[in-house]
Amino acid sequence: MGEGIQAREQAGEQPSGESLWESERIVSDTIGRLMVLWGFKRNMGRVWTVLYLAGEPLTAKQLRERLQLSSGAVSMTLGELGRWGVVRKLWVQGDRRDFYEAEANVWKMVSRVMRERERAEIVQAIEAFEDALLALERQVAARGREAGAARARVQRERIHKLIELAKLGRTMLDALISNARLDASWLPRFKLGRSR
Amino acid sequence: MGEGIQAREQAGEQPSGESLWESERIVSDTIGRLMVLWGFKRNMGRVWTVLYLAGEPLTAKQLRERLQLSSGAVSMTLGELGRWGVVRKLWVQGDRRDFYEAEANVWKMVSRVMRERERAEIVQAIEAFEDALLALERQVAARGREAGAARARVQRERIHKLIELAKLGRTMLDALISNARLDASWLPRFKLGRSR
DNA sequence: CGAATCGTTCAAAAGCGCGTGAAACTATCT
DNA sequence: AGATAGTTTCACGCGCTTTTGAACGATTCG
Repeated sequence: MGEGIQAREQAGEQPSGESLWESERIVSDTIGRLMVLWGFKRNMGRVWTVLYLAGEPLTAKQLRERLQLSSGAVSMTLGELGRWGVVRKLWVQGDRRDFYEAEANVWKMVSRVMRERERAEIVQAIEAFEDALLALERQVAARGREAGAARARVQRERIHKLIELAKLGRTMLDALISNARLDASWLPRFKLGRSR
Repeated sequence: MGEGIQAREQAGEQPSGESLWESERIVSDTIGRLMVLWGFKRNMGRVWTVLYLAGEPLTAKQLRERLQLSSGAVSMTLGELGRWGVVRKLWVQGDRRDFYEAEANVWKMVSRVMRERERAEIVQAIEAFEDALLALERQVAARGREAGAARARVQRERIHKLIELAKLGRTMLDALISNARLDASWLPRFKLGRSR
């Protein structure tokens, strides 16, 4: 086998991973930007995109070469993407290498991330706001009834507004997420729903 | 309510800005967290929140004291918030100090930011994806027709999917934004739309 | 007009997240 | 088992962002 490898190298075999096409570079950079905007790491977007556009499973080495990343970066990025459930590791019998493939259903992917990230954060915020209301009443009780009556009144009112808004956000997210399976079917309904 | 400035100064130079209440601290920290998640700076969220909960215009000095920030930080943060249109500077005749007040309509604020930030980014992404499609055809033409035929086919298909999704996102944002004025009225409709 | 107060700017410093690369670890092949 | 290829982990350092604080500018009042 060892000679076999030599033979391949002699035969001018590419180092296994071709470089990125221009089109791949554009898309992966763009999605990398979006990921940063959304508070993720740029390389998560880039790696996912390359896998997505490849259409077939790739090895870590191929990703390393195509994206010019260190082995460590590739491994950690793939680990994170795996934890988010947007990249799967394929184990192939009789091959030392692991292969990775992207979740192909993009909308499913987005909705999963929304559920696990945005929703958790919003729920947490609602709880915090309600804690703040409690703290407010405690404060009013502790100080004289006069002390900051006006200030307290404004706060009560506005914190309630914030809670309302957060709950609206939660409701919207839930609607998006639960519609994730219907996929395209509700898209036209959404469009029709708009007023012109 | 209008207890004299004199009284305060006699009482041992209360440095004009009381400290934050516990309730204010909780809410401003929470919103600061959310802002970071959304890709903004923590202090933007904290400053806006303190102004919002104050219900009345505050001076830069008061913000500095309540949030323990340097003068520079307050100035720059207020500048940014102003550019986003979520904080107004009030100029009072016969007072050296500037006062600042928060946009009180939270939903209006959110939708404005979405329009200027998220939407711009999505539009830009759509353009980039379309550029990528062009680059893809150029590449196919340049290389032989055989070369990476399969790879090209997958890319075409998937980049189209991305464009579709991005356009869906844009449509949804537009719907949200244009409904911003109706405010509460469409909220129930949204809730009813959900399946249980 | 000059003193006093407040706001803004900007260069330097601090803080922090990210990628790196080598070492440890695991799995496959001879 | 030993050798080799592949992967993961982690301490370190680099670069970017944020914060600071002092100098400068602006506005009001005596």
